[in-house]
Amino acid sequence: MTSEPQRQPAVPLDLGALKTACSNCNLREICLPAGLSHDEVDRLDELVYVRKKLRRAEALFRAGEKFDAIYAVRSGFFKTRVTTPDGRDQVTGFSMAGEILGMDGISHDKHNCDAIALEDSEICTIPYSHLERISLEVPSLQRHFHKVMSREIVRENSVMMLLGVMRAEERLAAFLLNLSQRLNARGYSPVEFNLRMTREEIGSYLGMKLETVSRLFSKFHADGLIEVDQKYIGLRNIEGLREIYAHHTK
Amino acid sequence: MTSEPQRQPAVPLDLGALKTACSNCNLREICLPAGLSHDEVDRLDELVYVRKKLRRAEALFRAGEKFDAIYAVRSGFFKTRVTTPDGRDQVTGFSMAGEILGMDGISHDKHNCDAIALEDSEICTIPYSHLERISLEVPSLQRHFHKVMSREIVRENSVMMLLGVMRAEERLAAFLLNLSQRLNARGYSPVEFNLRMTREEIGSYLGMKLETVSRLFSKFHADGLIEVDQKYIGLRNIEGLREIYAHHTK
DNA sequence: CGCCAGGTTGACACTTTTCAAGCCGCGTGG
DNA sequence: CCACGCGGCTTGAAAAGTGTCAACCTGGCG
Repeated sequence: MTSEPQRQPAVPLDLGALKTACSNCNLREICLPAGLSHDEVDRLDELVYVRKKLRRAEALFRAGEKFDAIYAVRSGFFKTRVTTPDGRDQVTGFSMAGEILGMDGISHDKHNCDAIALEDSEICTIPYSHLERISLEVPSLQRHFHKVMSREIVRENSVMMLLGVMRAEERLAAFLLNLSQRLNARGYSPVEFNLRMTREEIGSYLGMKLETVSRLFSKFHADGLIEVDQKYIGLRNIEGLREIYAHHTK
Repeated sequence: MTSEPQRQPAVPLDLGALKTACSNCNLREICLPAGLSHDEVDRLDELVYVRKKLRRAEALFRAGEKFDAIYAVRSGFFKTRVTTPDGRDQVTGFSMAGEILGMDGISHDKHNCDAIALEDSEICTIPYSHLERISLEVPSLQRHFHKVMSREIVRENSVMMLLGVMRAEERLAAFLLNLSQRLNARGYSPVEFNLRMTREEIGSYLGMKLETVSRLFSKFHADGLIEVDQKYIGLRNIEGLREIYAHHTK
């Protein structure tokens, strides 16, 4: 999801695992340390373990595996998905740099979904037992972690809204606008990007078939709203997308 | 949702607000105190404030209101819903005794949804600032609160699955089975109950129109799976419902 | 007693899926 | 270096599922 970086992340690309340091990380403001003081971030540094690299298509964790850590995406792109007993699956979200994965595992000490890298990625591992312990000593960390979980609940509310009341067109417009806004928050262009997921994955997330996604991309293009070329997306008329999202078109 | 109680809750029905005591509450095992020791529950008692009564159709909180407490349903039944700018709304869940409401508000210090009583209800108010403070002193309370939030994330994952991949029939079967299982856990009959919500509210939750809900109830009845009479539901063939849910019927 | 919200049912319309065919672009191996 | 194969994408035509609109019924409440 990183086609046109306006701000280049200054990440050392050493081989092997690195000790991470939240205090040096340029994602500090949007990741778990957001809102912590300098000293508090130092405490957080104690518990954020090695950075791990995953290659495209590798799983960070899978449903059923024992839960013992949450993860922060340092770079790259993930999807999370749940699967029915009979093999159909639902993509429940896409995660990019600074976002936290794995909180669904706390409830039953087992992960409830799969998290799959959609491109080569790096993640920071935050052992849950350490997080619990340090949260007891650093109230603002406890508070911020609650906010992160709560934000996930709110995000899922929005997805339920998408899936429950919106028409296919509106869902796809909402999806593009959401992506645009999150990329923008990370210093990338909000109007040009390369999708990291397939039409099928978008469709699974939005509760529609890949053919419908494809047709709607074509329609949005025909209407002058977007430029599409395979994974490349250029937003040409954001206001128009907002109108679709807001249901002004019937 | 309480038509055929097998075990009658021994709740004093005094007028006005009562000081609640988790230690005496028969919901202790499924509510916030679950898993806490006797002494720990005493600490929790310090912060669970008065019981509040709401009449049918009253709001416990509304989207946009300042967040300062979470709530435990002591008796009664709630729906939560989010609303689009253009006025369509999505029921995001139904809550019964022992379940926790309001955690969506932590993220932005504002409630993100409305919580509406579907029958006369009683709720326990747990001021969030107190919960935060006592969590720092009672690690198992912190842990359990994390589990409660995580469980909400997992629940929402299941709803996304419902809405995203299932057909109307499967969704309604899943809904009935889920209700049955939760009522059973509270000591009520898992095979006979009275719905507290309208067809429209069920439809909103399941992403379909009320007419579709009505038709499916009729179809389930014609297939010998359930008995329906207005709000009354009798499950006649749970295995059959499970097969529909598991997509064995196409 | 009458009203009205809530529920059921039918006929028809529309959105989205299904099935099918074909294209494109990229990586692999000859 | 080129050919091939294949995953991913696009597009069309027909089918299916669900929504829309409308009429009518029912039971509870004021």
